[in-house]
Amino acid sequence: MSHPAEIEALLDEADQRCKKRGERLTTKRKQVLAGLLHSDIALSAYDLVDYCREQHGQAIPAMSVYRMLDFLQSQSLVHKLSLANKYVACAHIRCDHDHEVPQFLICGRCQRVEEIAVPKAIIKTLKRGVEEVGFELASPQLEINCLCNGCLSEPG
Amino acid sequence: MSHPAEIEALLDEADQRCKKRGERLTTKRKQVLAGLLHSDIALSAYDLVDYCREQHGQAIPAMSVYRMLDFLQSQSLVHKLSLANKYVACAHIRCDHDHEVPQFLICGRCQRVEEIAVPKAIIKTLKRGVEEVGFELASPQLEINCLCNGCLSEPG
DNA sequence: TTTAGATATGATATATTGTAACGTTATGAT
DNA sequence: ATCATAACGTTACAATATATCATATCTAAA
Repeated sequence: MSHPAEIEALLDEADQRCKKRGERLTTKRKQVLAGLLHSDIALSAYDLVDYCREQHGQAIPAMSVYRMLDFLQSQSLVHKLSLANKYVACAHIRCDHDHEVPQFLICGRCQRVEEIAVPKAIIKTLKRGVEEVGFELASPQLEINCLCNGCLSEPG
Repeated sequence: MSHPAEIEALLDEADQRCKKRGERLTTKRKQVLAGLLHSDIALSAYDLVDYCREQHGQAIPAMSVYRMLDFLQSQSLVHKLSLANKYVACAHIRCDHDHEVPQFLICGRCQRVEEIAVPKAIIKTLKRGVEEVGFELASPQLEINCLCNGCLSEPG
């Protein structure tokens, strides 16, 4: 995704964030987060099991990876893409996006993920509609089921 | 969901729609659709297996239910809610929604589903943003991860 | 520094959701 | 009536996820 120095910086930032909240970004949690930061595409929990085994010679059980993903999600460092049953690192660990809100576009065919920014006003309108029926948006970040340009131009 | 007469009418409508396209809404496909129409909440494929067995004394294999769901989705009679891995009947089998677009709100805790209508303009803006990065919206109908009023007021 | 409690991880089993592959039955057109 | 096709059944299994209990590690207090 980014180059190594960038990733290091993000991992440090993540570390800081956890410490501030009295939580611990352990070595293995960091490995899982690093796996997602290194990837261009969303990864499944089992993809991450493979990644950790290959990169660190360390076989982390799937069960543990799920727990680490839960932790990382609780710290808003990782998002689960339910449309794809896969996980991505939060692409905005360090920024605020005061005027625009990042959204996930997920290709339903190849699972490629893009993020676009949409005007805050749109999300606000959506949020208002949601609240009118007594619900609350779980997150201003939506998952949007799409087809990517590559898959659009392919046969089948 | 609706009362029986309403459901009958919807099933008839669905039948018509299929016929128009040269497809067949078979008895079992209709049973599956009826199961969803009768339910207030989204159902999993295996919930529908149970429903069919209980309501009609007929055990439809899970594999077949998945195929029937695929068919019903292809006819836009049913939507899969990927956020919950569950299925709902399309709530708009008979209407057009020219000015507003229905959206799914899914409670991440209890899986209750509501539909709200949002202005067409909002979806249009979203669509434009999506197309700017070479993607296409798979559907103007989004799945929005929420918490419902009931779950919001509960502890835990 | 030692130890007790809390937190994190491991190990094992199993649940849930979904698909692949191939055989059989029902349907509709000729 | 026959034949091609679509629908459905059966079996096996893949992929995703959770439950439960055991073990290890860290932290803070004695």
